[in-house]
Amino acid sequence: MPELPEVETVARGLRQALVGRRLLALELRRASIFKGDAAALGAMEGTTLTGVARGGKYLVLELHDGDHRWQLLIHLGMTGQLLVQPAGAPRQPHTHAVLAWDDGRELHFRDPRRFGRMALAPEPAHGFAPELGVAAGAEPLAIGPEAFVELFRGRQAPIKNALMNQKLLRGLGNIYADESLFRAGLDPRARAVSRARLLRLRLAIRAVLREAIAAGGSSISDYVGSDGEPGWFHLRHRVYGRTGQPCPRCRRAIHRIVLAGRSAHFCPACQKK
DNA sequence: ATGCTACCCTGGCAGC
DNA sequence: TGCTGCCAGGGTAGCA
Repeated sequence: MPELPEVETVARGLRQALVGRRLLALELRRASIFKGDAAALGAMEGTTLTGVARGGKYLVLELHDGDHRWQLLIHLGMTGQLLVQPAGAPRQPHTHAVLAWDDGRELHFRDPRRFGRMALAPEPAHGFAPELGVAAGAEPLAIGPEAFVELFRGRQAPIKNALMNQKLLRGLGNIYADESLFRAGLDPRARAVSRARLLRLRLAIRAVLREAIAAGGSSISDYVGSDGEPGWFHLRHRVYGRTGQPCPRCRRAIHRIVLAGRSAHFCPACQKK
């Protein structure tokens, strides 16, 4: 899926395109992607989209109708797309939900692999709804150096597994974990990582995520932004998906191993345990 | 508490 | 041109 930079790109696109629009109808075409009581979705009709936020890999559509406030939470899974479409646009295969707005445009949620989910929550006083609690880790671009060290210091799991644990840090997935570890010179299997290396890792994560957001994310297979445009950061991947190719720093071959049931790409010479 | 494995789905690709 | 097996950006349940 879309990881943090891709979800951020989608959030920005939706904010630009749809904030201020009134929701006329919400059609759930495949009930299984909705988590919770789908009957409650009827209350969304007539509400106005007042904001679009991101929490980790979740998108949060804020909907108000004067008296009530809701959050429509969307996770794109591995292959989810949210596409802003003109009125009457054809529905591509795997379109599971359609939101129709008062200017005639539609927001299509499509997801071939169906790992994506939607949920509804009353908006809390501040912060995100409890439904996001399962991924209540810290935001990688907001967490300070001391809190970051505290989060990972002394952990016995391989550092890459810990980085992808959304309860610790939310938003990193396989691509950006691999890329961040390469830039930090850290082996994905490293355990009980030192304070100095954790500080370096935090800076690497920030740099990678910022560059990726600026490039509109990485388009490996299905990912496109809400305007249908791909991102370009995959052109700047240094290790992810480059098994056997030369390391951009030392020219030795990039290795691929399996960690936490997923492929991990790294340079055995440049990345230390 | 923490960390693995299997599983949920479809589609694309390599190899036969 | 099939067919089969493998792989894929995610998360969670269940078990050790």
